Amino acid sequence: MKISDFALRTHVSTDTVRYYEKIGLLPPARRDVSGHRQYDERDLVWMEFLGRLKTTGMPIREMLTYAGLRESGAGTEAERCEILKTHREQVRAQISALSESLNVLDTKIKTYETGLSGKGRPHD
Amino acid sequence: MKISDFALRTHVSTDTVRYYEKIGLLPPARRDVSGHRQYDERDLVWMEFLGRLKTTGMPIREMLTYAGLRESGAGTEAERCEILKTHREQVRAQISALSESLNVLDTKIKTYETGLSGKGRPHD
DNA sequence: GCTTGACCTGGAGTGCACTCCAACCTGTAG
DNA sequence: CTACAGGTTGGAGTGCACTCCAGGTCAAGC
Repeated sequence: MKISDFALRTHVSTDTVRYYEKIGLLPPARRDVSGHRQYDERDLVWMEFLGRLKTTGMPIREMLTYAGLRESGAGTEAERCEILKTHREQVRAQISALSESLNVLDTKIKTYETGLSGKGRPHD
Repeated sequence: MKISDFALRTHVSTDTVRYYEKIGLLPPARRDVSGHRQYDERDLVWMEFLGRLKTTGMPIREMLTYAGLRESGAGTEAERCEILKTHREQVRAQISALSESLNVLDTKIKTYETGLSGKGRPHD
């Protein structure tokens, strides 16, 4: 598949795909006869996983470490697993922090709603 | 309280406090005789709430809208409440997206662990 | 044969949220 | 009286993750 299809399917721009290749998040793409990048299922899976790491807040710097280990192939599994386990803890922490903030928001919204219909005192 | 105490208590730098004032997230601080900024409980509460909005992913641009309404005082409660309600939905969406990614991570970690002790095939 | 559209490259520019800096002022301790 | 630890200002610089652009190549359709 060509870069535009790949970009479309992974919900990023073609610029981002090339950027990821440039910095080493994506391995150098195979090229067709005219030098255009070619992508397959495996690339798609990898890119989608990078998307996961990104939406869960992993900085590119760390994704690069993981990507580097992947490039190195077999023998790096334990290290990769460690990275994921550490990251998983951070995701868990994020979720609980967000849940706590959600409660605060709920409370504040309730204050507003009570204040709006009833006669609350001014607040923020 | 002075800016350094205020910064310490709200877990930001003094530079950030001045920056927030400059852009309008914090109202212009009262000053003591020698021109130093003075903060009180109310400032603390507001700053902490800004921290909530920030950690839940609200961009400064939108916090500014909210801060502006707060400055305008009474009569803007309905609007402020709307902003919070919209934001609350985004926080909920974030939490569920993170939870989904957490599952993916769990699965992947399990794959690694099985592959490590047993004899799985290579993967990412 | 020519236009069109999608791709290519290297490099410059953007937006966000700070962060740092030089140069200055001021109240207090030794 | 002086050193020093804090504060003040305006403005420049940083790191991140893209995003855009000019100038070029190439295959397909009219």
